[in-house]
Amino acid sequence: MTPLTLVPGKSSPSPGPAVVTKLEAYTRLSADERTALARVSRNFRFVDARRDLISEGERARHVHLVLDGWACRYKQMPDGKRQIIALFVPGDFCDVNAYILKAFDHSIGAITRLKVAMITPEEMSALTTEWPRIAQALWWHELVAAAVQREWTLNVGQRTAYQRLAHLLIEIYLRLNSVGRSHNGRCDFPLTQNDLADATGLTSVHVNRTLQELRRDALIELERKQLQIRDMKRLMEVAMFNPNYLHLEHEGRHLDASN
Amino acid sequence: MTPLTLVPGKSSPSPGPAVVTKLEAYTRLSADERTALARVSRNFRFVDARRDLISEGERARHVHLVLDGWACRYKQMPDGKRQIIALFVPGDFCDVNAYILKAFDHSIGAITRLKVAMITPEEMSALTTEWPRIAQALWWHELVAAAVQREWTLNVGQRTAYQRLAHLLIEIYLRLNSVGRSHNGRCDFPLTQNDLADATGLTSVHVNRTLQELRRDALIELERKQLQIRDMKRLMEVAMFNPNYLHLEHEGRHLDASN
DNA sequence: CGTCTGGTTGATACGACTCAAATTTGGTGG
DNA sequence: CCACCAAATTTGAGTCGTATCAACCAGACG
Repeated sequence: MTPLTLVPGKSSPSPGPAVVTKLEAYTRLSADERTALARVSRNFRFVDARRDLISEGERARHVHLVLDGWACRYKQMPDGKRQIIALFVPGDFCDVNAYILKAFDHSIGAITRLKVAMITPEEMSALTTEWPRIAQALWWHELVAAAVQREWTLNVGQRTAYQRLAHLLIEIYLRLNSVGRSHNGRCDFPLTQNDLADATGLTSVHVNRTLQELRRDALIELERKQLQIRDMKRLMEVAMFNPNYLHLEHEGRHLDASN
Repeated sequence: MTPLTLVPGKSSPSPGPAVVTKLEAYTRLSADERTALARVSRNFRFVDARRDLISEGERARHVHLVLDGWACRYKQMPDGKRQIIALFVPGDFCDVNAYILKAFDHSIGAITRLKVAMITPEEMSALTTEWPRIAQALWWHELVAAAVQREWTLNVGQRTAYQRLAHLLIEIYLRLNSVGRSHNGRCDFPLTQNDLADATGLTSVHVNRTLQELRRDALIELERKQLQIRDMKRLMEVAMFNPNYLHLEHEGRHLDASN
């Protein structure tokens, strides 16, 4: 019944939409609440891989919720350098409140073909006023997203290439685990080495060589868009990975919905 | 009457508390709203320079609002490496909603002697329900803080040492400008070269040499905790600084409070 | 006057980048 | 099902930016 464990041998069930599984890492939801989440997910669209969902300068008209596929937030510099700022996997909201700002200061792009729910601000505020526990869970979601962002700053600022990649792989594995999309140390991994480079502030050449090191050290396997973590304990040690920042140990986690 | 301009020759007035000036970059506040902000700022404390305001692992019991002095958010790794994740200057809130999470995943430390308001969650929610425009402005504040965090990830991930420092100096100058604390390209700058190193992911030795380059190129002066930007235009060019992410051009900026 | 913190300098080492090319993989259409 | 093409991965050689280590210096402070 535990939705997440750090041990790769165990894994979470995947009993429904990723959002539900994800928010239930924070608080148990009632059937009505699950239905409400499903309802706002009915209006969705597909985005082809490598296409932008939102581009810098646009104004957000909807809250996006990733139903399937991976996306990333990125910023591009005038000289063409690109930094992937964040990754979105199923169950992630892209900017619950971004529509407040006049113009996006970055872009959101699809990594794989993407299925995203388009939720209007009105639906969003109806959802949160009607279901306070969902509102609370969305708060938690946003705060965790901010914490992940901070950890990324630390990652590119202080860790070596080897540690950076190790850290990123672990984070992704655990986040997928919390939406029931990783099992036994294994998960989908659609990022190219170029994407990894842009996410870690390295070059793709160096990512390539560093991944080979991680493989040589029997820490991971990574091929055909599939990641297998072979030794999570040691991988966490070398990455100096501290799962605190994912805030998966909330006290409300095991509470049942009261209605 | 414009609260901010990118031209170093101009500067904003500083008509009262930094928070008010800051939030008025987003929306004009009424006298009552200003009073409300002043009221929640009455309960403050001082923190000595170089001491922690909150340490990793603690639970936040208050929202902190910097009234005077500088602080930083930082994370430390087991090997002693430190990354400064964010800077707080007067008018900045530290984590409007952090009390939702069980434990802080980072620390907040004073850079200078610090005067911070301690606002209880209850005061906070009273403030926002009673004054919706303040609630809106706090939203904007949080979204801008998130945008700054993203820009920092880009900064350490993609820019050279020279660009990183240039970018950071500009950001600080502009943020101080929006609370009326910089004028004619000049502002306080209490960070040591060590702090700069931790904020940019460089070593203090390299920061030292790179600052010398920036001085040699007649872009800045920096001594005795005072920064003087000598050529903002050129500095922005070399840093590839795009002020978008500070979201200072909100349409509501020039609106008068309607009550 | 000594001590301490922060800033500066020099010499050397290394992690990561650059450029260029080869190889493999995956998708597409004939 | 195979041929083809583009995208992604891999390899090698050489370079550069930044780190490291170790002094030394200047000003602030008790």
